[in-house]
Amino acid sequence: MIDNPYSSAVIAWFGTHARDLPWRADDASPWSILVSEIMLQQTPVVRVLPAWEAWMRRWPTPSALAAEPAGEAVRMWNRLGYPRRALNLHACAREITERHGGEVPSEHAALLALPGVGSYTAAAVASFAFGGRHAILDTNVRRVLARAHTGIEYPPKATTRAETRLAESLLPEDPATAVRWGAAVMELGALVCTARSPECSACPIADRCAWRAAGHPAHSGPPRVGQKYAGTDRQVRGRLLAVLRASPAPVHKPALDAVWDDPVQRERALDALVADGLVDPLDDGRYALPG
DNA sequence: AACGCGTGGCC
DNA sequence: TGGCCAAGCGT
Repeated sequence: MIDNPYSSAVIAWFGTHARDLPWRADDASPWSILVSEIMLQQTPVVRVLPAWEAWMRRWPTPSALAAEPAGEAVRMWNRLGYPRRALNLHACAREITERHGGEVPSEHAALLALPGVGSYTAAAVASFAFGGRHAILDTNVRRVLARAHTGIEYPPKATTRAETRLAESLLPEDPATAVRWGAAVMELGALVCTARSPECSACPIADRCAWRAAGHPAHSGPPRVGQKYAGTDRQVRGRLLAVLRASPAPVHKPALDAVWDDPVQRERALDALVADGLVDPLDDGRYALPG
């Protein structure tokens, strides 16, 4: 049976080059896979590894996390970044406990309904935890397909219908093969077909790569604008939350005021954290992680 | 449909 | 050095 022009080579490469990641173990639970996927959103594997280990040791099941206040999740999140993900994971745990009998749902639609679970994460959990046949389209896969199939260096900024259709058209028929393909092509993007320095000499589909065949033409689309960080509200939010994480007790306002000079920006950032549910303003004027 | 949202490592 | 990038999501 012919699946897609790349699948057998990529899957074979995966067999010998896949990283030994703990959430890929045979006995990894659906919950542990969901936790890994949320942590991996915009965060490199090397930083997720220790955080995932600690998290799973403390909260091996959704109900274990659901039994604790959300602030404990935010504190445990430490400096992984995008701390609303900790809130999302806690809300996931509560929903799974209350509405799914304590078991992570296996259906794509049910997963998609969980907070912080979007199209990619739902497909990844349905596929990797439950063996479902779903197209995996993350930043790694998008880059591999842009190069190998479309012949361009980088995919568009936002996922297009054409990319989704392409990924679905490449999905092997057999579910187990589809799962393997998804993990394998993602790994290829992470290890070989990287954004800055692709190692075409180590690529199992170099001889079928449209971008390489065209002589590696440079990116010709609109300039890819990066995000600033220094001086932004995000930096202020990060500092404010760091103070709260470090303190076992609620903190007084002056402790928060000390982290940023500009009072307008400081207040705006604090208000936003409260609005996001990441900070709890107490009646006595102090501030705490959410209860 | 752009934009906001953390953090750290790399060349 | 500083911009770029890292298994996205929600609005």
